[in-house]
Amino acid sequence: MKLSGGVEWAVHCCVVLTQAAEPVPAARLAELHQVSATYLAKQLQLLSRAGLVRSVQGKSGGYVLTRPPEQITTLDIVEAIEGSQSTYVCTEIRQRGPMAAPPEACTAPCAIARTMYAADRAWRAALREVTVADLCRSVGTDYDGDVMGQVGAWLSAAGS
Amino acid sequence: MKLSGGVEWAVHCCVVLTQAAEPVPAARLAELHQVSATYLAKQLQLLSRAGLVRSVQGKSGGYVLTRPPEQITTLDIVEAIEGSQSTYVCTEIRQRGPMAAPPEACTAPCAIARTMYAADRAWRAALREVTVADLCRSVGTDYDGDVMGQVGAWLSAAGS
DNA sequence: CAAACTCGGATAACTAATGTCCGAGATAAT
DNA sequence: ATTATCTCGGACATTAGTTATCCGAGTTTG
Repeated sequence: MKLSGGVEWAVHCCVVLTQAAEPVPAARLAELHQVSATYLAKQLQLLSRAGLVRSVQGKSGGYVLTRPPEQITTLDIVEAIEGSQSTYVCTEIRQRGPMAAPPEACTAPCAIARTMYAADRAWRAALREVTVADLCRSVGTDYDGDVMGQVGAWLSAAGS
Repeated sequence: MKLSGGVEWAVHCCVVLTQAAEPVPAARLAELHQVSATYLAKQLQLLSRAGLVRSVQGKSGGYVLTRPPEQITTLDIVEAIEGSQSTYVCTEIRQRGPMAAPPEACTAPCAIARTMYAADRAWRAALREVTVADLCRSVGTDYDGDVMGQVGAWLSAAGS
């Protein structure tokens, strides 16, 4: 029950991408965070498949957000990386063994599954409440100086 | 981000153990659910380490709940199997790379980590709300007949 | 006192996540 | 228009975690 490490990278990338008007290559994002460029590319591909970012190919290509940051929730990012399937999978063991429940009595999920699904929904609901715009705002107030602006300037700068 | 399959088995075992006054061997619980006996034993060991069940050795030994079912939450069981560590681990990538934040500015977790931790707490809070006693009650109302009583009788019965 | 049955930790097989590579495609400059 | 360069995209090794298993230590019962 551990969240993929790539989720952290992906959320950070979405936050910094709000400060870039032009496409940012994956290699540059990797340099900014000092992480494996090839593996980060994999995460960005997932974001692209989910429609959160748009990939631009060619000489001055890279990744751009497709929506305004107010319309991107952390849940969107997490589900893009981890998938939208529930964290709990019920194997219906109540229908097995000598005390097996008859299939016609198992149309609805059992009490245990209902509890797990409810917890899963609560987790997702909490993530849905926070948008990328909220995260940017928090970053602005957490530190002194215009950190977001500085990052944006660094992304636009040419060489390293 | 998938919950260990053993969690399902462990919760089911705790529910049925409420119906057994005497110790129940792991092999019998495995037979009831038609799952691997040796692997289920591993889950029960984890429950034992967490103090949720008490193991009794010897000829008529087995496992017994240590507390009344009202005092065992599903969170207790999940944490016994999966561990109590957070689902999100922050690697502090904000302190790395050319735009690294100074360590003295990173005493508190960043906005992204705070969001993830909050979601984690919401998930755990939902699980903490449901006790094993609640699950037993739900099982009683979900099906016709005294299912819980029948399972208890089967556990006490001698042969297969 | 002995035998049988129990749990407990140490040990393999397998799956999924992690990390890496090179080719297809598009853009920009020539 | 062409060429060269830079981009992403999917296919390929490697590592860690989960799943499954076995045999020895300890205890109760007859």
